[in-house]
Amino acid sequence: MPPRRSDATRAAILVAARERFAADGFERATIRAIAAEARIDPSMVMRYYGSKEGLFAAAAEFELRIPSMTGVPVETLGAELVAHFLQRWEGDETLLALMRAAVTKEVAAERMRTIFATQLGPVVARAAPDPDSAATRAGLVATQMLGFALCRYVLKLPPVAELSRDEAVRWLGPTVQRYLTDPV
Amino acid sequence: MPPRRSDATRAAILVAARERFAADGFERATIRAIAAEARIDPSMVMRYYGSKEGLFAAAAEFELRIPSMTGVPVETLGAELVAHFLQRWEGDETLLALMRAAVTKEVAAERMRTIFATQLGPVVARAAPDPDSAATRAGLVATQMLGFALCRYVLKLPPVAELSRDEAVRWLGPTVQRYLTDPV
DNA sequence: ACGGGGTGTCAACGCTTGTTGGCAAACGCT
DNA sequence: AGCGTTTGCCAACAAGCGTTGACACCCCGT
Repeated sequence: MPPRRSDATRAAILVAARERFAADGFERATIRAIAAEARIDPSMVMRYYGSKEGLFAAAAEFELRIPSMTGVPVETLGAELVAHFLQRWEGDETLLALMRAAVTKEVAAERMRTIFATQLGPVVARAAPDPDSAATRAGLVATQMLGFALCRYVLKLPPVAELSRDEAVRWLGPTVQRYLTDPV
Repeated sequence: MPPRRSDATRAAILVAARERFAADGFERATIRAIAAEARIDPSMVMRYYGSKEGLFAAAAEFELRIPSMTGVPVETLGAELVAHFLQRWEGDETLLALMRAAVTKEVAAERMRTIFATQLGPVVARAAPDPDSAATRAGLVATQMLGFALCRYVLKLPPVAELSRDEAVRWLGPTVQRYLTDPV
């Protein structure tokens, strides 16, 4: 695949798409608005991404990039995970777009499920006391992380939105830690 | 306000609206679909509720109905709260409708905020060790509860959706308990 | 220089949406 | 019985949506 002359346009569309999807959700974000933000014609979006669905699929590509964490002691793993999550969430609007869409679009929900199963699952498995509880533990971690993100970045519940990053880690860290390592 | 002859229709519309809003979210749920489910004409919805917004506002009326809990010992308050939440969630689709809408509609998000501030806040305040941490504690409880509901009922993450109600209480209870009573 | 594929714009289509106004039947009151 | 109000349906509107096809321009290999 050689580099194409239109790569800049494609990238601009993707950036604009993530911005609109993150701000408005899938159905309220219009191709026209995305195209306007990318300063091109709506028909270009169709040519390069086929359809609105195709555009979303491309824009919702995401990786959690959880570090290996082989060096850190097991008892601080919860806090470490929470801190990484917050950073990942605030540095990239893709997760916000994915969240806003996943609530009403099955394909987006499926993407969420695979992300947490394939990217968070293995990390949790290394910390879990017994292997067959790993999936459950990963799910529980997801409930706390996603719930926090929902309340802080989407619903903007004042007490949660006003928490500093450190305070958030101090509160959520032990919870995640317990989900990771506590015996059933 | 005397009972009107059309009260049955009004109620049928409300039931259908909650069902469609819960299943599809605000934007995908159409007045036509709601009217079809209530077996009446779309224009009736407009006459009785003014607009789609007005209908949603009426359909999204909700109360958490948290019991007084004056009798229960403080150390089981977390588990009790979680159990009540699960039951409240599964017995009424209003919360699901509210959640699906709150992610993209500001007025729905505002409704969520007030529900948790005015209905969960006071209960948490009675258990919190110091009064000025109560709002934060209520917010934290909300992150765990809403996150669990999101993963279980909306995203349907398999490990979370498959948890029995008792297992859920056993896992989440201590977390909520800690948010309620642990010193900062 | 010239021809062809890549890049971009414009106008329009077909469809669905929320919303409206008019009209017919049913009801309740005197 | 007669009449105004309520309840309901029907048809239509204007607007916005995703999507399409035709057309112009630019770049680049030969």
